[in-house]
Amino acid sequence: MEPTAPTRKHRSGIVRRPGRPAGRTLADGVIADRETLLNAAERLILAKGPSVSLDAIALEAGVTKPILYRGVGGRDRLIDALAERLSARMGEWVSREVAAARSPHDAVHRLVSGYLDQTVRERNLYLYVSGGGSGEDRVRGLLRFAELTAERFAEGIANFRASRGANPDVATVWSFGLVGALHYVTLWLLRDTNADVNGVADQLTLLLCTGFRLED
Amino acid sequence: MEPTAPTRKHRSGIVRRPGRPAGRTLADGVIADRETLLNAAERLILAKGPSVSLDAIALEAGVTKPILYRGVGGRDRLIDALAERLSARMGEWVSREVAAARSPHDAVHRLVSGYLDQTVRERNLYLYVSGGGSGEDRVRGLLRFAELTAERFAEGIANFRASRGANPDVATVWSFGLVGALHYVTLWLLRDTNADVNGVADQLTLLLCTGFRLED
DNA sequence: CGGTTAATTCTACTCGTGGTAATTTAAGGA
DNA sequence: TCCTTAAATTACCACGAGTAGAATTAACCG
Repeated sequence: MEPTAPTRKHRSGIVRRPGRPAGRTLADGVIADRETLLNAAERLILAKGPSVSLDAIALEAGVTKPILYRGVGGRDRLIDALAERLSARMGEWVSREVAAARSPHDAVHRLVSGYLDQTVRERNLYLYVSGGGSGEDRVRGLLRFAELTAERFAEGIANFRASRGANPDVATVWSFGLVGALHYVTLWLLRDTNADVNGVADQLTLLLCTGFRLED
Repeated sequence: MEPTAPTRKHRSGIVRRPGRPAGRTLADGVIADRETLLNAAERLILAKGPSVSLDAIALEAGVTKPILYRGVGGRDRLIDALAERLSARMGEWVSREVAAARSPHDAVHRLVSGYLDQTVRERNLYLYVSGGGSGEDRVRGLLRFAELTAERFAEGIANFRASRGANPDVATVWSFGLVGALHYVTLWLLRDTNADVNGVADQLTLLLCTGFRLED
């Protein structure tokens, strides 16, 4: 008659009994911590590619789907969160590179090649974020990442322009343009992994520093 | 026992009996012509937004799903086709603008503002193409459109560079950068329709023509 | 110490969408 | 007239996002 609890086996292989777990309450917030879930998502996406499902992510995190939903709030929210993390890492990495630059031109070069390197390294995550969005907002991930990254760059651009007595109002548009240029060149690069990243970085740097050389 | 044919009602409201229709053969090729299907897709996407389904598109074309599949070959193929058409229209429009330019700087300005105008006009179609792609290739539409458009721009850039004795090898990277900058600024613009398109075009033109003004 | 309640989880389901197979009918020749 | 072939429709499958509700247990109070 089996009076003991069912002790079912979770799909992930983790043996877990249903029902309320001991000693914790939701207010503690420690269970299935958001960070843990996001880490699992990143791990799986990096490993398996940009087309992993939320089921698979929940599995990777050792958690069931509703828990994942409680933690991150659905696919769109997940994309937002990953975009934020990716952008933050990118910003950190790039600003470290830029800080070590010896000239403005060198700074741009480091920014570009740092961006490209970092992106190639986290290829799948980058593609996941870039290709995401549901319903009407099909470019959600793209825009989210763009906004966050552009915002970081905009400050630097505005400061630099202001320090030279130039109008800093262009900073927003310029930074979106910068991120866009970087992004597209990146996507193009990501098609084949044997591309000459350095050469491409040089060429893009040249464009960014001098433009088409059309003074009016 | 109902010996007569079922005479079912098609979802579109068209009454149609299943089975082979009279008087036509596939070799005639006139039925459900590819162009017609693509036109219907564009019409519906423009009207209803970028998240329309293939079912809805088939419905709009007055055709059943398998016919749509025979005609365009699945969602990815549809995205490819729409990207191609969009890019072609864009190229035509932009090159007409550029041809009327009085100076290189003016040409860039016309290119930018032409691109932005055209994109705002075909907003939903642009979003559909940008946000599409299934399976592993989540950025398919984005890349497809980028490649096609960049290719058009690359020729112009290479010619211009060559005519000034500059190295034209940068044309590919530069054109991807150009398209990326345009694309991101566009997406940012598309969020609110009351943006000052002209002002943004001016700012982006400045970036493209002179860069950050960092001669090395 | 036992019963009641509230909390929290898991399972199982719905719904929409891309894609395909099975079914049904018309055309055309032996 | 019958049979084969072509064509198009309906109906179905697979899969992923998101959610409702059953199931189970800890906590609390008499």
